[in-house]
Amino acid sequence: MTSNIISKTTRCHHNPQVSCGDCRLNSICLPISVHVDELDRLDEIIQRGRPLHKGDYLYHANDPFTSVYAVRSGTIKSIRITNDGEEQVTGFHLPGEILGMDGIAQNVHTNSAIALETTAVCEIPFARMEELSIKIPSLQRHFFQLMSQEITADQQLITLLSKNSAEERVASMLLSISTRNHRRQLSATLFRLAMSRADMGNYLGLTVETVSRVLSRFQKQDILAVDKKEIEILDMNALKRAAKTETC
Amino acid sequence: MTSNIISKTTRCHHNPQVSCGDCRLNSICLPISVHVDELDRLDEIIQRGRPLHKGDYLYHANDPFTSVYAVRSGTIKSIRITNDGEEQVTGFHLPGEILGMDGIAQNVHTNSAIALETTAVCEIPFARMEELSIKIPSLQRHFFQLMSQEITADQQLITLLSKNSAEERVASMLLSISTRNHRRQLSATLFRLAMSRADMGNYLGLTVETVSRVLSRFQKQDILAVDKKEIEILDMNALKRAAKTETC
DNA sequence: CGAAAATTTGACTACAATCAAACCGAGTGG
DNA sequence: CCACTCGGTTTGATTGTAGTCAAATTTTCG
Repeated sequence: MTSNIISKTTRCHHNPQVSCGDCRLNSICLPISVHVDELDRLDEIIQRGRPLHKGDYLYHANDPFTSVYAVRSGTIKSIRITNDGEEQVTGFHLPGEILGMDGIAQNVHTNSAIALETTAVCEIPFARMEELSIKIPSLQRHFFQLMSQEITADQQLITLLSKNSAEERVASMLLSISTRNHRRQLSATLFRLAMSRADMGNYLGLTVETVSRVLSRFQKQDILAVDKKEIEILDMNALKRAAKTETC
Repeated sequence: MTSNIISKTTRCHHNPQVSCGDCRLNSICLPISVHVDELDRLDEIIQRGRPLHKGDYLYHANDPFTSVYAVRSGTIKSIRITNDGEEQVTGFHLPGEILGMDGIAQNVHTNSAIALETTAVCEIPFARMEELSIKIPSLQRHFFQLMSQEITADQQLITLLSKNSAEERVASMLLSISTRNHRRQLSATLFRLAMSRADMGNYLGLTVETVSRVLSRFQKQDILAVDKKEIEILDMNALKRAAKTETC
């Protein structure tokens, strides 16, 4: 079993030895109500592999589904392949967030998951998690909630795609990332986008050119300072007004 | 407890007495692996109210979440209210399908659910279902699968909205309804749409006018015969070609 | 039947897509 | 160290699809 001495003395989340109890992200990815003794049982089933590098696949669409994953550092994008072979970005996953739950229905992943930068994940074997859920009801509940969150997030994106202009979509996405950064104690106003303009556009149902133009416009209006992937939000209220939608 | 004598002799799904074991839809809404003795326990927790009429709300957004619902007859639409007060249709629910799972995350419904015609539902109190899941692992698994299905369906809609033209979206939606009808032994080529053109457009991210124009065009090309809400698919292959996407 | 709602059709417009080209920064190799 | 390519990004000019506005027509239902 993972040594608590090691894990308590390290803070780097690339380090595969950090156990759930000591993970700085556990308030995001774990149910509050899991108790200390139960944490050990959870720790036992979670696997922490070596980090993925930029471009590495965590899993491919059509791979048999065995596990869901928690991001501990870095960024993952999820994509579906459309019939005509194009890719559709269905989500970006930041530290503390869970991905892979689309595979449960058919026991096969419907998305592929790709690291956008050096990324470390915890693998949670789903069958073992299911067994454990039977013994720890709060864990069962937590997984229901995680999946429900994914549903509401997807529905928010549906609304965004269906009702909002290019500017509103880009603004909403930046606010979403800002909020999620803030939740893990990072700056809400200054951050680095891990994804390319193409990925942003793909996710938002826009072309690269449109994303670029919108960012330029926001810069010209002194709402943002954009330096390639570095984004600084200069006028948060203006950005919120531009988004016309709650933060995702 | 519900009498099996009554339920075995009736076939009408508006009838609130039909138990799960005798419901013609149980292969769609229940896990195969729930056994007969377990079915009774499920039946005990499921509540079958009187039918909803057209326009009735099954629940409102922001209502406390207590239950998920299975449609037994009729059609329900789910909507979210956007910040600017517009509604976004997030789904149509046909007999055998489950709705309401968006409420689990926050213990509050994020969608409203409205009957599009006279509709009967089974109410499944979620807390009791959770308890029962601990005793019947296949039920737990089934609920995970239902939620995962909802996720993949939402992601398919995201892809449709983000990548497909008006014609492709309308064609895909008709194919989806066709497939779901066929699954419950109804005609895949001749059916009645319960929703208005406005609802279709709202769901597909299009205006009413565009939906109407696309339907007219399909009619002119002898792909469809449209008589107000009655749709007949005259050329299924052409419709599939027009959709450029798998059936949802 | 008559009023209100829903649908269809037409003319015009606007927003984002497309096509095209320039630009930038990071590497690589001469 | 420079010249080079190669991705990714930005900017510009033009086009096309679906949105908007408007009006006619059909359907629904009280």
